[in-house]
Amino acid sequence: MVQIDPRSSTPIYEQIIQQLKELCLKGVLKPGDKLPSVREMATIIIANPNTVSKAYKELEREGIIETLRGRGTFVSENAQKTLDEGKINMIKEQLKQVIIDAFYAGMDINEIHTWIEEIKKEIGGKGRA
Amino acid sequence: MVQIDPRSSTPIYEQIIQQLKELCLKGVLKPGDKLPSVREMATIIIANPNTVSKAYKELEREGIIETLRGRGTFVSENAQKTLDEGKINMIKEQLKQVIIDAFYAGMDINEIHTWIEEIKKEIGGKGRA
Amino acid sequence: MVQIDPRSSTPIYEQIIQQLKELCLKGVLKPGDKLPSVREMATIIIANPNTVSKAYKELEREGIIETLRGRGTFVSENAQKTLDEGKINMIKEQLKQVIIDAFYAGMDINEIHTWIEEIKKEIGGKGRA
Amino acid sequence: MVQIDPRSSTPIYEQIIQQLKELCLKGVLKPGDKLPSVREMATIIIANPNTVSKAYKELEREGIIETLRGRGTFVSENAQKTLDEGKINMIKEQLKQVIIDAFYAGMDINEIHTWIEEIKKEIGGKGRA
DNA sequence: GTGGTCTAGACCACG
DNA sequence: GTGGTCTAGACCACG
Repeated sequence: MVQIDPRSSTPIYEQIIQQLKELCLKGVLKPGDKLPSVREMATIIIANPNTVSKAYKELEREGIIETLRGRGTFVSENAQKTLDEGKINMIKEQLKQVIIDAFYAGMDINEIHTWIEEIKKEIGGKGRA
Repeated sequence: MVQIDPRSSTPIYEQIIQQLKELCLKGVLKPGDKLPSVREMATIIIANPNTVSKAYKELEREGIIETLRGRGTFVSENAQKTLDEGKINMIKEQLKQVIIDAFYAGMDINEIHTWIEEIKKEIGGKGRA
Repeated sequence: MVQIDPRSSTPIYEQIIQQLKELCLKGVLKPGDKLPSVREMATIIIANPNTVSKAYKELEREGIIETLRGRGTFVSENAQKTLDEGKINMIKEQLKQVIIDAFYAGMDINEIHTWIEEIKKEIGGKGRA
Repeated sequence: MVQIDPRSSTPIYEQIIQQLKELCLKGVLKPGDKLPSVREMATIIIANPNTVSKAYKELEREGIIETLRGRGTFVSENAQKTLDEGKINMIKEQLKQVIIDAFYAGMDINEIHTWIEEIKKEIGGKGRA
């Protein structure tokens, strides 16, 4: 389910976080679903257990998954909206940078809007639009 | 002109790159404009010349600025569209990740479209849309 | 394996690049082979790790080697042909300059063809001819 | 006659040397021909006189041009063959590097032989073949 | 242990 | 003065 690219410049733990978030938004992973244990996941994706653990902890900190002692790790029931202003500004800043790079790559603004619609479709009705 | 935040997790050289790209798109920096020398810029932003040099070299590699022997560093005349497919896919992937984070931060798709229009206005008609 | 001449006017990082390229073409280094880490290589050739790192990064940019997160640096599977027109013109220009120098050094055209055949044999059937 | 590219990574004095050598081999510049003075040349190609001077001195050292006190600088009568073994080895080494780069750029050995024939034709019968 | 970032500082080629 | 190369050394993120 999770696909790691060891050649990517994106850290492995970050790739895990991004892909699990995407799977949750898409609804492939539903609230209550059990995730593989840290060790299982490490075996599946061929990574260091510490790396998987780091990803799980971050996702837990964001309230996307939760660990029930002795039972395992599960997708949270309510992936609550954060609405942290600092975070929103950070995301806007990131968005600006991506768009600047997109312009330099030859894209225009309409293509970007179209892409976003495609992404929206891809991750589906689970996005809280 | 360039504002560095040494506490940011974004590397200083990356901050320089991003801000110079933005200034070029906005038209604050125009083709042919002379950039401060590596040493001058280092003094201005209080950073090491090596760090500035790294940023300048990357911008030169991307064709955004160019060094004229003995005369200094200048904004390139034609920051030509690259249209590198690999790069475009990378940017789409980045865009997807930002949007996923935006959803988790409580944004909806319409807000994102609005943001993009704001960013478009901010970086102005110089964006090659 | 790599021999650095610190007295040469060719920068050390450039010598590393040239020799690793040659070893790859000769087949001494094969796709998948692990390179010494930056620190190891620096110790071996008695140079600064930063200098080795610069060479490795350039080779990675050219697609000749690649870094696998946490595993090290390896010779790429497919050192794909670039076929970048600008690059080819640059190489032709360099070739012209070398040949001009060869003429001034007393060589004739046939000797040059012979040399090239010798170089071809030296770097062997791995050259994608 | 001489065309300088200030954007090139090749030093300007080196560009002057290379182009004057080429013009001599092609026969555009013939033995006895007068070269522009350092200052004239600097004005023509828009360069620093020191830079032109450096190029002229190097060409003089190689016996390709000579300065007659009070009369000016002229193309030498006998562009004598050097046959310096150290130099020949250096040229062979340079040739090898160019060919390695050519292979990586997707060329094969026959194309290289063809290029060399083209270069030979371009610089003409003056090459001592 | 591995590479990435950064600083401080030196020396040099070039113009 | 300008950028290019190199060293020494520090700290950190990642695995």
